[in-house]
Amino acid sequence: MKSTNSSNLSEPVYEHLVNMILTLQLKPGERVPEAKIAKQFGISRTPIREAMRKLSNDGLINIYPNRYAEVATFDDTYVRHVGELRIAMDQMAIKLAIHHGSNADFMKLKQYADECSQAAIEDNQAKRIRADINFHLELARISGNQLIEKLQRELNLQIEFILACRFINVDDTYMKSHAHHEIVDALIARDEERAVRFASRHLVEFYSMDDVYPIGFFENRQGK
Amino acid sequence: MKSTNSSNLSEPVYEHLVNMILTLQLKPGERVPEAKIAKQFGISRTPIREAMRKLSNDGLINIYPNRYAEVATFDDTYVRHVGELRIAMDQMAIKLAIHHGSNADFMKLKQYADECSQAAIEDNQAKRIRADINFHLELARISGNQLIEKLQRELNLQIEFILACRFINVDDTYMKSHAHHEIVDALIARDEERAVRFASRHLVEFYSMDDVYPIGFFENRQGK
DNA sequence: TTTGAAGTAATTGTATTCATTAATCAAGAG
DNA sequence: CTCTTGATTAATGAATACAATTACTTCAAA
Repeated sequence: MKSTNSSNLSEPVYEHLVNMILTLQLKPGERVPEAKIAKQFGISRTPIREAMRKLSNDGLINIYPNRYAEVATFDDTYVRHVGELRIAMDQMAIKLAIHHGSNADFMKLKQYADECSQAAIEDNQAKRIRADINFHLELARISGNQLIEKLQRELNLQIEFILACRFINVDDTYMKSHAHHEIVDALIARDEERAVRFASRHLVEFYSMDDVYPIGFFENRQGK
Repeated sequence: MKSTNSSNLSEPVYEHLVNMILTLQLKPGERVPEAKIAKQFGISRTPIREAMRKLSNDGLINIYPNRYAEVATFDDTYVRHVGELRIAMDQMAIKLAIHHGSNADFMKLKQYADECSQAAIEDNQAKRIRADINFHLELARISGNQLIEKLQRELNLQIEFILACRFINVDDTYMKSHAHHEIVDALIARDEERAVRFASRHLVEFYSMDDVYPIGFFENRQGK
């Protein structure tokens, strides 16, 4: 599926439904009948179906064949799985970025880190989340790996969804956002071990996995 | 999309097309018109379309909206990306598997390793590839992370596709298959560093990335 | 010979209609 | 009172018909 300027109807429907879900206008567990959406858009069910398959693939809705589709629900375990996958992505992205990323690339990354810090100071949750997401997406882009970038994009949807559903406490926001700067600094210094360490801790904290895995579990230390 | 026993038509079509592509009955670059497939199955285009969207998402075909769909093509860079992603998956799977995998789990893994070795001795390429794929899929399963398992499944499709297109030399097959045993041994010993090291080397070799990245690049060594 | 434009064919995108499945509810038998 | 059975309803799944876009061909003009 290449093309960005295709004038097919399923794309705007997809975008709209994503937006509805991420803003909780469609709540987890809520059913999403094709006919209803079709009516809302004034189009047929055909493009709706296509959009919904994509949503299902993104993990934002569950489709029960011959029965119904509903906005996805998730539990703590699933959130942890998302976190684990993101750590895996970011760790690899960091390795690749250090190998063939330019300092200019890292400067762009730094911009998102700054934006994130500023949002934390302003106590602007939405802005902070957006910057955080852009930071990790940019990191994926710098990795030069299309698949990682695509995957990170999909993961970001899940993360936005989770954050929308769970009102995370923003107490330690500043520290979290500061972690981004430490990652960037390590990247510029081409210090893989340090970058991976900061990124991993940042994410472990973000996903509250502290109580599941021992400290340093994902940090690739030598001594066990 | 839950359910395995749904009697929808797109699923068998999807399976069939996957098979056609992996056996090169449909070659890279070859066009896949909806009407033609529909005629072959004696059904309408509707389920065909659905199957093809899924194929597109799996990276097995490219859909050019309003124009045509063709079996995907790929270059060395893309193959490397697949390899990098697989390394990322396997590394995380190993960490998680060591954390909450049972010895019984690792025994099952060993079975696939055995099967792989035997296939190498028998010089049975197809069997070896199947065992290799099952090995990595089982590892993903043991990780306990649904997302990683799903991703590994999708990655396996790409890998089968790549292997079908590129006739890899089976010279060092025995060594490669032996790597699986070393991974299993390390897992049983709960030696993460060693398991990751063997897995990474195995994959770097498998994807011929030796000439792109320095030795040990993905191995999480302490001293840079 | 090449180029461009018009008309035609081929293919995809969407709407509509029909078929099938499954959930709900009511009624009747045990 | 419970369980089964059948009708009703609401939803999805698939087929067909139609629309729109793109590719192809042909022919004429430079």
